Amino acid sequence: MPELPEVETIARRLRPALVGHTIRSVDLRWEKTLAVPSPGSFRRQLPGQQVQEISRRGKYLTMQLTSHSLLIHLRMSGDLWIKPQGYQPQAYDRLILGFSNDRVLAFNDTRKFGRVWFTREPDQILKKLGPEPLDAAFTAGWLYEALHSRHRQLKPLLLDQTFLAGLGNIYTDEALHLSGLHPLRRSDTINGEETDRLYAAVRFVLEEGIAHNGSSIDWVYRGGEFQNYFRVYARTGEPCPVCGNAIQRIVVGQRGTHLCSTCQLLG
DNA sequence: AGAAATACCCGTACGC
DNA sequence: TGCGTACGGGTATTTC
Repeated sequence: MPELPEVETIARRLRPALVGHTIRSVDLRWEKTLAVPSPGSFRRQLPGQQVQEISRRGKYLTMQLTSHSLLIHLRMSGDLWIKPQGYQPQAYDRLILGFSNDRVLAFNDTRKFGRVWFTREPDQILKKLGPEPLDAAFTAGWLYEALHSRHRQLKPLLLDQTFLAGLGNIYTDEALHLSGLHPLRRSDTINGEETDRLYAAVRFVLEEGIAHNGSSIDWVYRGGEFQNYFRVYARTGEPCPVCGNAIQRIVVGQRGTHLCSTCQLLG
């Protein structure tokens, strides 16, 4: 499940390969829901567009082209790869772009959840997102006010992309454990010291994820090593790295949630 | 009105 | 072996 660190890693992988080069061919292999506004717009308007810049906003990969932007959301099972000319499409490849430098960009997505937007107005799609957790605008003071302006369970709130952009299930569980906060705690009960811990933990786990090139979870995303450093995620029954008690798995907001019930007290 | 629950999309893994 | 179901991110919709 590509979250902020995985998308950041992909952006860094794509940038040196594609910036300054021009799209030559479009092979759209899944038409039903992938291309917004339409498969036809991709086929007609993508060829000839030069890549000016590749970046990221939340979990969206953003590619600034000559006249438009391409926004790519990998959702759960998407991945992006740079391949050489002559690349033979693989199973679950949904979109393959050929470039003027003979590089190929392959968008592979087993579950077909991913979306790609071709638009002149990327901000219309991105404006709903909350702040970037690694930007200077995200401060402990802002977080305290934001937590107290709502009455939400911590975990669903942190997963809400309009609250804060980029956290998914893995990094949310890791950040809550690192800060010693229970996922069911109400946001407006978090005091100043707890806010400071949460703030530091969110930034720390994201930086840590990026430093390890993201997490590789079974078939979903490949290339990172952060899965070897999980403290609680996907470690149900294993000892908590802090206190040694068994990691528990509960369901919060319909999401599997991993925690240490002695380090993360609800009371 | 705001919070929470539900449905949906889809393929894979797993338990019975 | 084969079937049913949980899983997961995010949006849209419904319920509380």
